[in-house]
Amino acid sequence: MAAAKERVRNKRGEGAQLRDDIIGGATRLLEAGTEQSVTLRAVAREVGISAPAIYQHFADRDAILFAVTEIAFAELEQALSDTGDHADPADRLRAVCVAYLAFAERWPGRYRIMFGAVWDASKSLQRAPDMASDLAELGLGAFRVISQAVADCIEAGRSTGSDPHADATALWVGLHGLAQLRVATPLFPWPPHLQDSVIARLALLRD
Amino acid sequence: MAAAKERVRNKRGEGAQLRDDIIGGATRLLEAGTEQSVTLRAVAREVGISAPAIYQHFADRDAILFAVTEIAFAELEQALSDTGDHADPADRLRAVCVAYLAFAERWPGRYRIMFGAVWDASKSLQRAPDMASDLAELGLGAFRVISQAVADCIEAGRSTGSDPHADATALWVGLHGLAQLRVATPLFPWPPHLQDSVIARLALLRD
DNA sequence: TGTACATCAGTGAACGCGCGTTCACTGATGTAC
DNA sequence: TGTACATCAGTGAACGCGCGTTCACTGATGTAC
Repeated sequence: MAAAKERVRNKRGEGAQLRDDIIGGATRLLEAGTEQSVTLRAVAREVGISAPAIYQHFADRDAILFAVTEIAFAELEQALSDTGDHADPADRLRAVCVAYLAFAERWPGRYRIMFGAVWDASKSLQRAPDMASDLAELGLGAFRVISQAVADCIEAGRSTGSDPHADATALWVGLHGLAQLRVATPLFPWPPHLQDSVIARLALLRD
Repeated sequence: MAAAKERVRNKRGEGAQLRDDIIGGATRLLEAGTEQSVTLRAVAREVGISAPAIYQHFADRDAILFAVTEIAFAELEQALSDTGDHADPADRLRAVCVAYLAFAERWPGRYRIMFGAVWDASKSLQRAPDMASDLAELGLGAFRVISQAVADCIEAGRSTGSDPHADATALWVGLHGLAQLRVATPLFPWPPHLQDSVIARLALLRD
């Protein structure tokens, strides 16, 4: 908890900087605890400002969490894209999957809020339709990276699949299961190489 | 919200009945809202008693949620077991998987707390080791039903797998992904027959 | 059979706490003249 | 160049609320004699 005790007031015209600090503080609290730890007042304490100062940048507490989720989705998409060059499309696909799982393992708080907030999508859809569909849009960005990698495998004959969208969806489902269950149930006797076989089976990789 | 307005005091010796009522009320609140909706006072209101009366049966609020989770795991195991007779072990396995997904879809609140509470297992392990390992034990009960169905498929030659535990784990991972993501992201363009192909691929079913 | 009494199954009032949010304000700083 | 002033980037105090939990209690009911 690196709470900035000696915060200096932003200069004139640089007030927007605080917005990023708030998102950063909220994200730190989220990773250190749970979604419930991210109260408006706790964020203010973490950032080193008074609680009302937050209202200059966010309409309410939910808006902070929404911004955190938005950025987390962008980070995931970036992580999936930054997986280097691979001659074999199957290697590339595996690298994307590894990056996905690594993101979920390194940032469980972010990952959980990304797919947990949307979990209540049926309720969110009634309350804040724009917010819910924005999140869906963000998720699609990350999904497209997986989808493209799957399509490349099929085209190169490295996968026996024929429907890239369906195969990518199946793979995503498996990745999500792996990502969440491994963190959730550490006491379970996980078999070795689980991740490789789940990926290979769902993406219909040869060999 | 069917709050019992006219609750009659239990007779002498039947005080334990209230324990079940409390668990039932908590479960109703959980399904109607989220884990956060299940406050000690809300449960008391739902059941039609005063808040302190709960302390006769539960040490604190967490103990209520633990009991709810315990029962939900038992219900899931029961649902997986009650899937009728099937001549073909592959049909039996598919029926078990369908029952798993149906449970998650019909009772999202329960499902979420079962695998969400344990999500923080690393934190729970420090705070309440007994509780965490009890939950892991309960989860194993349901898992064994899947595992046995997979083993039967392999033995009957309906699956090309060779490691029942590893295959059952892979399948469970896929089921969890399906269960959670479909509820979480209704806006996603889900391909048809996704469930069948995820099951067939992970369990290595022939045909 | 009648009655005193222990016990059971709760209740009602109160506590301190942290929360989200509102309101009126303050002091530094850049800008217009 | 000096100075009045508008604006920016916040602060401090206060509000009402629901929460978990504690405490002393109450009234019905079964039981012992």
